[in-house]
Amino acid sequence: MEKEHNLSKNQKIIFDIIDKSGGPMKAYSILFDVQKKGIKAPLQVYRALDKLVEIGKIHKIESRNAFIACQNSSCQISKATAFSICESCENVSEISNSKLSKYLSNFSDDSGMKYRKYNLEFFGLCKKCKSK
Amino acid sequence: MEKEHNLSKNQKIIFDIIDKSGGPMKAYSILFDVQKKGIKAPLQVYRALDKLVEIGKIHKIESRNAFIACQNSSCQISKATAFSICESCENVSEISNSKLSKYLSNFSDDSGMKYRKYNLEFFGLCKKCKSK
DNA sequence: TTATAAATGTTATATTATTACATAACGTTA
DNA sequence: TAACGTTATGTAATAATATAACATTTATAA
Ligand SMILES: [Zn+2]
Ligand SMILES: [Zn+2]
Ligand SMILES: [Zn+2]
Ligand SMILES: [Zn+2]
Repeated sequence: MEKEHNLSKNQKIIFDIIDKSGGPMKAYSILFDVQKKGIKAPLQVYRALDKLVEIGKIHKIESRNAFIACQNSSCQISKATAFSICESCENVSEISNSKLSKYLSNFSDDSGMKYRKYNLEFFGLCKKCKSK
Repeated sequence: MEKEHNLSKNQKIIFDIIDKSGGPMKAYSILFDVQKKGIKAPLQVYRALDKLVEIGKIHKIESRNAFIACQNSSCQISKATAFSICESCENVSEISNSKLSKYLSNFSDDSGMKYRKYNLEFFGLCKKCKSK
């Protein structure tokens, strides 16, 4: 059973706007959209984002400085994330491929490093953009 | 045979400082260090960084907004990068594991996406930090 | 040589993210 | 309930990262 996280007011507002958008959103674009709901300062947004990332409800797309709702209800620990990013239309989707995640979660080499977490970003052209 | 890239003056200065540092460097820390060599503006640094990334002499560590010299002389195209990052001492090293890179370069799924490039970042504790 | 592309210099500005400090709400348990 | 610790909020200021716009110079090559 997964742990239930009761989101606070700001966390809910910010999660909902990202989730509804269906794609990655940038912090200041979120800020702009939630001004009408009383969230006026960047820090309010960043604090909610930090928490949401921590509990796995959203992920940060590092190469884009953007945040996307988790599309994979089972990955609430956020320790194994993979995304595909279209370099043309900037569409992003979360890859949920159990072979891939097994392969990467079990990866180890002779560096002596203990791997705890990974983030993988694939870049290319999505179906639509390929056929243009 | 690999293509020879004749670095320009600024590109050489900036590559050398990153390469000598042996680890990831941030843009403004590079800027600070190269002021004595006449490079005074952020844009001069970012332009050199962009070029160096493009030709694969350095890579960007996305989760750290930092740049590291390529530790793998064969990856001058920069289309398949993997790093291990110690969350304690922030040591970064480039993973060069042919099985891993083959696996990821050949990865495909039913999304219809044509994957051209990837970047993978592993996080954990390095040997030294583990034993503390 | 002359054209073209690549690199540089400079100023200003945009974008992304954090520090610092004060206050309020919440959950636990004495 | 009262007291306590933890989490969340509000607000202002500022730090850190990155790009736009424009003028000029240098390298490459037809
Ligand atoms: Zn997820
Ligand atoms: Zn696309
Ligand atoms: Zn490399
Ligand atoms: Zn370490």
